[in-house]
Amino acid sequence: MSKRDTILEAALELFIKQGFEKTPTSAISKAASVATGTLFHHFKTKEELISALYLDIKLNLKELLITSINQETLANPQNMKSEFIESTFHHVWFSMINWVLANPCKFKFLTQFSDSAHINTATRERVENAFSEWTTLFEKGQDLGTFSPIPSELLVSLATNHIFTSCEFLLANPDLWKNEAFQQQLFKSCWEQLTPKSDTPQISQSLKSYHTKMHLLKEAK
Amino acid sequence: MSKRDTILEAALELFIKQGFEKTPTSAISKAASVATGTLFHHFKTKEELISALYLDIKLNLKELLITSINQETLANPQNMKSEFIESTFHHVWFSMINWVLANPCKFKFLTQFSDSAHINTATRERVENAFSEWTTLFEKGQDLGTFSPIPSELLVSLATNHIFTSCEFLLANPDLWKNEAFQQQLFKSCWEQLTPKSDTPQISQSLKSYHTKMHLLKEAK
DNA sequence: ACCACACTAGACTGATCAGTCGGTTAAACA
DNA sequence: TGTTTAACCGACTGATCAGTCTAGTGTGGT
Repeated sequence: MSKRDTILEAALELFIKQGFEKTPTSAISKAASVATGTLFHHFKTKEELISALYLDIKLNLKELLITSINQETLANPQNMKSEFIESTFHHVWFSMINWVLANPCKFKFLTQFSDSAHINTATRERVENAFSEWTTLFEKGQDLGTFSPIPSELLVSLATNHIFTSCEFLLANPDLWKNEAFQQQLFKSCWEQLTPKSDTPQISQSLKSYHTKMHLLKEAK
Repeated sequence: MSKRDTILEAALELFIKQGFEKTPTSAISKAASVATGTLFHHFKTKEELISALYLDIKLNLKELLITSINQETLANPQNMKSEFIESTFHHVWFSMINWVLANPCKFKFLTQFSDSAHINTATRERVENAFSEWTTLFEKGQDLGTFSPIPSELLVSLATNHIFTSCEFLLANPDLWKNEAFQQQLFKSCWEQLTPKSDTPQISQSLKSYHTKMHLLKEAK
């Protein structure tokens, strides 16, 4: 393994354990059995290091998704017909969770540092572009009426977040992933939030009762 | 307003703008028009300051939830019957989103620092205890068969996360919140992920097709 | 054999910043 | 009024650390 990769690997471990600021570059180079000079030869600044790490991990994940989507598309050339959206989505959902379970450190890094101010904008843009296929999948699904007609950006966030929340739980309870009934329930939960239902009368009912109550409360004042 | 509160307020603004590490205590005291000594008089360390801020915000949010749940319970003494779970949950859901829209800084703080290693364990525990009613609501809902029988911890995370994800989006698109149809759709999306459906044949179908494909891919190797 | 160059090394430095310290002011209470 | 105690002040310090600098080393090309 190249020294560059050794440094990245050491940084990943230390960052998720102690945080970015509490990890001196000296500790990283030490953990990677490398001199400070070497670290700064490969990465101009500490922030460039964390950006590189973020990029690496995100592209790794992206490649997995693309492979996953393409495999599915390949197997179903008539792709993007409504009935295949679900199967594709399920495939990606499954791959993503397995990736997290196989790469817990990378996942923890993403949860801790995705929002970090240390990652530069250029890197963020490259990552955003890399994930265009992910967004496209949802937009296609909306065109076909499979997914709710809410803004696609929100739809993507909801899906991604559901998966990440599930992963966080599964990392603490890995055995449950082996339980097929649970797995199916978890997917159903994710799927249901994205797809519109025939009118559920309870909702408008609860809304009505809620509004009446608000009204009463206001008058009470 | 007490100096303590002035300091907390200044810290909140600076932390979400520049991050914890990039905000020197000197900048906080300056923004609060207070001397360094004063800051360290009220908070022994910088970490104690961020913990106090976290506690303040969480308890603020908790109080809102409790009020919200209690109001509903009060209005419906026969509470905790299945049909009122939804109405209570909707009430809380609505209050929480309105709280975020009214307190964007506090919300941003939570998204950025909830996972921070700087917040001490004692504070975390106090917060966890404070939110027991929130958890109870879901457990009651499960007992009544309204919510999916997945681990309640996961159920709570999924609900909370859906709300937070929605808020992140709404902060960027506040106008949509005025659209009642959208509001209803958003709630439906949140609700559906928590409640079990009668068997949806597509899911087992997609699972089957997925497994067959996996099998074929394995054989192909 | 010799050069060129990418890589490695680790001691050093200049800047930054959390937290201290010695002291003043204000409030509370007797 | 005198006394105690909490709140407040801001210059200062000791430690830490990102990034530099100078000095190699190994490898591949000619």
